[in-house]
Amino acid sequence: MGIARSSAPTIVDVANHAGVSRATASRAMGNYGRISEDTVAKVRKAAEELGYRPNQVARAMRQGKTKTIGLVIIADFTNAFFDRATKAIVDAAKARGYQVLITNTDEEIEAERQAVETLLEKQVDGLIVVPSTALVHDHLSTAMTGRKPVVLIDRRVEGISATSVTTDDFSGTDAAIRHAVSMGHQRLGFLIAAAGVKGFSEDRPAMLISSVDDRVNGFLNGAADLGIKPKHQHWLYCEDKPAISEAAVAKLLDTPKAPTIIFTSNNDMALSVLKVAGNRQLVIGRDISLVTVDDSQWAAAMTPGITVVARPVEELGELAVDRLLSEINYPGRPTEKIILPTELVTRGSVANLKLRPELDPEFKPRKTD
Amino acid sequence: MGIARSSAPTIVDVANHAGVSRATASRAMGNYGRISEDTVAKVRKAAEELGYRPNQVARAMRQGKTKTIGLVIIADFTNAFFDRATKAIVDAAKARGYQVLITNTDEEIEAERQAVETLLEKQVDGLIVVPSTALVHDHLSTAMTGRKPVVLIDRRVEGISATSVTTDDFSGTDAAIRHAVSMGHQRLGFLIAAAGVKGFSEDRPAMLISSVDDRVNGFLNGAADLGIKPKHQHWLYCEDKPAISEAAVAKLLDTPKAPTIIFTSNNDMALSVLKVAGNRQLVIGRDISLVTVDDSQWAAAMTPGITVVARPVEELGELAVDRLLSEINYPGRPTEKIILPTELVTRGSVANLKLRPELDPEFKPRKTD
DNA sequence: GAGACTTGCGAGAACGTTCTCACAAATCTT
DNA sequence: AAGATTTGTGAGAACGTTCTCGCAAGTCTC
Repeated sequence: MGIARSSAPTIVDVANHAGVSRATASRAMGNYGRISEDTVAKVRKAAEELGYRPNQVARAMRQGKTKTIGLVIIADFTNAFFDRATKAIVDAAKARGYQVLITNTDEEIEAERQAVETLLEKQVDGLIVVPSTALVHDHLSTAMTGRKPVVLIDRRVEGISATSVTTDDFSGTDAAIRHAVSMGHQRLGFLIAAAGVKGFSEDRPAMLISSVDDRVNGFLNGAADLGIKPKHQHWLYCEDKPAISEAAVAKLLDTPKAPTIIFTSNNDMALSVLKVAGNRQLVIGRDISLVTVDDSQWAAAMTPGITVVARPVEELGELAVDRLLSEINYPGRPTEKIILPTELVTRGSVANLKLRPELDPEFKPRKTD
Repeated sequence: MGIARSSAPTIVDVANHAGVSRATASRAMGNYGRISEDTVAKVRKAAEELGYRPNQVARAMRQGKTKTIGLVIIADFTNAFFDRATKAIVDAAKARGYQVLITNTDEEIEAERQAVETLLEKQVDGLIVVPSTALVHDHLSTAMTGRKPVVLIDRRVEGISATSVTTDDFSGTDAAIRHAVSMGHQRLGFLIAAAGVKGFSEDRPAMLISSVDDRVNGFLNGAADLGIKPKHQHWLYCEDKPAISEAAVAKLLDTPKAPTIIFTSNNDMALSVLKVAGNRQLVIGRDISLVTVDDSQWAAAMTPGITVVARPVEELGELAVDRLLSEINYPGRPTEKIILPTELVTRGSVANLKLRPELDPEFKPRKTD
């Protein structure tokens, strides 16, 4: 039973109740220094009786370590990355004795800068950041010169020595293209979510975040290798808003010699394809094909299932925590650019035009038996 | 330009550099007490030059307020609630000058207890909790007697005076039943995710969390009102794991006089219906109907769209933050059980058996024209 | 122009820990 | 059995703030 007090008991109360000094009580509770078994038991009992709860703020103040890491992330609409990564990071941190302070930037650099500043003021031991742009990184450099390790996830930033954990989106998209072409597709649509673009446009923006850039390059690589003519490629860089991406999908479908397949760079874009196709009574995997980056429960559960470039998001989050804690606890460790493999998961959303060429609206039969 | 130093500058450094006392520097930075304009400018300039960043841990120590709230939440598989609520809470907190420490319980009471303890040690100013069970609440009471307000979301807990923000799932489910019956459905399946159940079972578990309980009661109420016979109700309480819920769906579909529609209590269950239906070549909204609780991007984008009981999750999160901060800043405010309205969003996943009775496999035509 | 306010600032305590140091008692060496 | 070491403990400083006082100088009142 606790003893009635006006405020929460401190280590001093425990010490008094156990009849020892503050320092001894602290040692007993913290399992450090030289202390006898008997004293530990006595102090622990006193702490129990008083309902003592150690004040980690005071502890952090003295030790200069908060056992807290900051997470600066982008909570997008469909949260394909956000929820999985957040969960993985929170769980991994907890398993290692750390807590996570989370902030959302909504992909805005000013919010990101502000978030980093706030987290540094709160004295987090390190930061995991999904950078909203590759262009600005002074706030991250600031953190690092202040001896706060930074680990970037999902996207790399040039000109900064921070460890990054990303996925091999180049190979993933490349594999997706090869799969599509092997299924007989020749006219390839590509819907690319790009921050900073207003509306949608065929022109490549000045700067893409690295993961999207990798996807673009993977696409180009696959297409070039397989001899797909550029004029058979329909690209649209698109603002990440449902109304706009839906208009972009409509535009792709309405072009002459429209693509038979649309690749989308994220789930928001993929859902817009689903929606517009549905409105037009086009069946996915038959009238129009679809491949997107990032797996999800619904992509697997739908009929047909959506073929996706799956990224190991949980592994990525856990690895980011591991690396960050390693840099926190062993300062000066060399940083590293880690790239995790992706995997093409084929389901039913890509029509096989080789088996059923008539599914291509441009198909002209040569002969009839 | 910062001046080279071994460690981060403190308010003392700023004071020295500005030629004032520690107290004055603090006043200048914190905008409080009596201080002249000139001095403020001088100190601010000094702080700027040194790259001073206030240490919020020290501040929290002195003031007894961390400006941090703890979030104890359940990150489920499809994260229908987790991601939206988390984002809303994080954003709302930030807008009000608070940060969020997040922990995940995976629906385990021991993890929840541990999480609350850890957050209290970290001296959060209050807690937002998705309680994993209605049975245990001593850890929440502990927090509240320690003058840390607690706001429950998504689920209520009896026997505790904490404010709760939940949704009117009773009415939502009731409305869903009425909709289904108005479309001609009479044999109603209900797949209920229930923590604590192993596998799946027709027997109601001893304790359901309040939100699920409300859904069950809403279902019963609607069915009773409309005269649906209990033997035409097919209920299955189900562990929340894909393999198990898929087996449960199969069981529902394989019963004699199988339901024409399946209600699911969450998105995990709904996805299992989608998956099993797809495997059996059953088309949603034609061969089998579906209504689930919780809206999502994919439910809206699919063809047909899934009819859902939509809950205002973002509003719920924001309101929870508002209430919590109000209780933090004005202690002793009366607590309240807030219930937000739900909305039935009808899309295409419920077949109209009145227009097309032949879609019911049990349909026996009386006459033929 | 003398007393009563007001203004601006500094000294020092306080928040709850942990850490360093010193020291007495106990135990080990030879 | 005397010195050397080990063991257990306590006193006090330190972490970086903010807050309460007190006081000197300035400003007002009549």
